[in-house]
Amino acid sequence: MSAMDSHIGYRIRILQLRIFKDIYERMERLGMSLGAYTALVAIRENPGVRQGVLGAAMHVKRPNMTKLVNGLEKAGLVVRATPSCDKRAVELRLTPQGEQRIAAAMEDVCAHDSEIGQLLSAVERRDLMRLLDRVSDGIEARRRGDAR
Amino acid sequence: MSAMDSHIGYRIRILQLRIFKDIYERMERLGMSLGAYTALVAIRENPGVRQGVLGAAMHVKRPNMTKLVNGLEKAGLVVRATPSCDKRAVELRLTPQGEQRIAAAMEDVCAHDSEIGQLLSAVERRDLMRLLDRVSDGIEARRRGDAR
DNA sequence: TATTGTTATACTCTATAACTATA
DNA sequence: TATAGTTATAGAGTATAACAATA
Repeated sequence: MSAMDSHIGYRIRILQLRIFKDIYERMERLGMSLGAYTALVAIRENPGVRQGVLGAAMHVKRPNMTKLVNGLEKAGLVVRATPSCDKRAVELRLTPQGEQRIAAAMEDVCAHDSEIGQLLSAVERRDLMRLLDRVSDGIEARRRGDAR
Repeated sequence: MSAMDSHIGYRIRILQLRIFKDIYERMERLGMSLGAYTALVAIRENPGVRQGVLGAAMHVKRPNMTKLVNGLEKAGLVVRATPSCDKRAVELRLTPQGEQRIAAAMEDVCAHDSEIGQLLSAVERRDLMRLLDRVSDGIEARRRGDAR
């Protein structure tokens, strides 16, 4: 394993696994998968969002999006509606129960992230965000511009 | 999604996904899963490592470790051996073919990581590693010390 | 003909329980 | 009895192809 310690990708992987282990544990207690959480947050911020648009934003394939939304609907957290302008489409909105559940979940997740944030000073936090963005953007730019 | 942008955990998740999307593409061309790669690197550095010890290090459960090693064995990359001192145990070693495959794979992965590393200056790289470690260690410490 | 979403299906990863053979 | 590994199995998450309804 030591040969991998020097890899930035590996370090980031380890950190991400640790952070998400925490988050998954919280999600479990909230009775909600990470995918469900992400979807509910997005629907809350974009009421009436099309199922396909949400799936694209989440990088979830359409058939899998159907299953995810089915679960949310059965749990009474989300309702589907067909807009009259395009009867193929499906618009997603939170139910009152969905609003309540996601508000509680977000509070929990934000508290967790604040705890992580407090491991660093404000300056360090800003530096870390900046460095992560630099790497992230660089990878994207390389992917686009590179013939490979 | 915008509500999540400020979360360190979320940023790291995004970056990790981007880096590993690259790595997975390379793995695919090398005909090797990330788990297989990690195992082969570890066996190379620790010839004769016990299957259970490797599984613990990789955070892979025993039944899943069995399947992973089965695949490596069938591919002719790894051999299992039972030490005389404990006939329950299994020691893992690379075959010559395994040595060859993992050497090529590591070269490819290291080249990729160097490319990522070159997106930052030496000082920034050191800073990023330090900050990632700080957060990583802090999370671990909190997990251990917290009654939750 | 292209699209939005659904169904059916399969493959990978992961997780647990029950089993064997040793210790 | 405890441990190392295996088997069987089940659950997520993700991928593709074929389909229905609509545009």
